[in-house]
Amino acid sequence: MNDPISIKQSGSPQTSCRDCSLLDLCFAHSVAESRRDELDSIINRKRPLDKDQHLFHAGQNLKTICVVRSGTVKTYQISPDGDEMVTGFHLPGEMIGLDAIGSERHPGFAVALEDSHYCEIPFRDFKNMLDKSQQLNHLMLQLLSADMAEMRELLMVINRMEARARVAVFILNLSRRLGRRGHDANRFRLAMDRRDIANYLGLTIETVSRTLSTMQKDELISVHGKRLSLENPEALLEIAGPEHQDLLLDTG
Amino acid sequence: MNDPISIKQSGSPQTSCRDCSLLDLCFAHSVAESRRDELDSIINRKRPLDKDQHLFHAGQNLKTICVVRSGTVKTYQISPDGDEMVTGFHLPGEMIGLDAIGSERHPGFAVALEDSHYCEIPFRDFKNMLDKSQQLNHLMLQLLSADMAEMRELLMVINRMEARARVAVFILNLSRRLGRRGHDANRFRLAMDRRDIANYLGLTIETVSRTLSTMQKDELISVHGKRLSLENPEALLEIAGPEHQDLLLDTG
DNA sequence: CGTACGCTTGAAGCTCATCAAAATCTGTGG
DNA sequence: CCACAGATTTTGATGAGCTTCAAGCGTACG
Repeated sequence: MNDPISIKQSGSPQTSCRDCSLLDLCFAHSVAESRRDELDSIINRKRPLDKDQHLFHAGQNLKTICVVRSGTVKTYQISPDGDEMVTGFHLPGEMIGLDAIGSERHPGFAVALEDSHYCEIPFRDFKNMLDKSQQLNHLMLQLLSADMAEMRELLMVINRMEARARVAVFILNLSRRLGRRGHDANRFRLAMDRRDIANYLGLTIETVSRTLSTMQKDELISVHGKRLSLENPEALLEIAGPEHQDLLLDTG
Repeated sequence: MNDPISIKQSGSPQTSCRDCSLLDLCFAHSVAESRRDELDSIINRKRPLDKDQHLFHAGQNLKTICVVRSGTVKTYQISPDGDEMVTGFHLPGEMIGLDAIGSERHPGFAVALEDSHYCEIPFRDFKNMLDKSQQLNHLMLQLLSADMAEMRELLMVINRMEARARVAVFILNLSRRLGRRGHDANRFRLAMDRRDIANYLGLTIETVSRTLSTMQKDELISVHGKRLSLENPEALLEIAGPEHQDLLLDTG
């Protein structure tokens, strides 16, 4: 029986990038073949991370750049007055910690929402590689620049939408990203709780819950706790604003 | 009589970076001295730009990276459904167009809000410099990474605040940035109209206008059209949330 | 099997958007 | 220098949508 519960992805602990099933979703895919072997040799494939364990903490020096290999990772910041702000949910193949490259210090936290695996690239070695490869430099600039453009669009757009549209965007974005990773895009488990979703979308728990309920009543989705199926993705897209289709692809 | 109206800054058309009064606000300041001469030689110091003239358009190939030299430049995007979204206001010394480095294509527009000057760095030459200078590469990564971290914080924070706090943040941020550029931080002219402010803050014109009026009634500021003075910056900071003091510095 | 936590649902209040109209500013031509 | 037209800004009234506060429900886990 196909288990829709766990967001797992292969890539066994001791594999190399070459054999990793995530390669074409991973930034390593864009690294020239010769360099990739080098990358391969400096990457640490870490032991599994338990739910609620942190990858890094805010303020910590940037020692490694992380790539999610399985599970789901939440990044968040604590504002000076103590409020948590969820900045993203990261799926296998996604890089975390790029925003620390400038200051070499993590501005936020990263925590596993479920048992997860990840790869670490020691920043020192990575810098050495950067020094030697102009191509890699350019790749990093591209990644950062793309991240920036995309995040801006996401935030600018989402924050002007009403609750229903925000939730629709959230669901569709997650659905596509999971779909790309070999899951059923129309039936999956939410790794995050309502509180995290609400926080991420800039809404309250109650509003998220009500919105999901309404969407279920309207037969757009069905929800039972963390289990979610999309019953009418086209209608969801209509609510999310079909003009933002690009946002609902594989990023965020 | 000291004219608080025009946001001008010296840096006469034919000067070099070395003599530019903006140098310590400009990214060129962080470029090693030897490289700076090279930079100096590839920079085009453009003729003045009239109000409402564009520096570049969305979709256009990235030919040059721009640095504002005087005046104020607005960047904005047109969402697929035709709405304008103001993404930033840029003062002398600030770089525009970094978010195009990834795709080498501008995601948005840049337009002068008043008569302005700017410098252009041809992207092709700049890439050559990048190829030769590891230090410059690292500087660019830093700039992008810092931009990203900051923009995220700004957006995440602002979009959760109520109208009064958003407007306070806007005013204080502008005030500090102008202050750094040798203006009176407590008395200046807004280069942008209410529509742009509202759009930037994710509010309506009416709400911005009402908020400014209320703030005036409360003797926090005084406004006469585009003329603005801060009568009680401490109280404004209290409204903006003193915990976000870092946001109100020289960025955004 | 029961307790605790997360989720859902309900009712009231508040902020901001919307619609509408008056006031003010800007620039132009007489 | 003044008068006028168009644009921008201010102000007012109303309503929608979200938050807040407050219970209830369900599910997971000891």
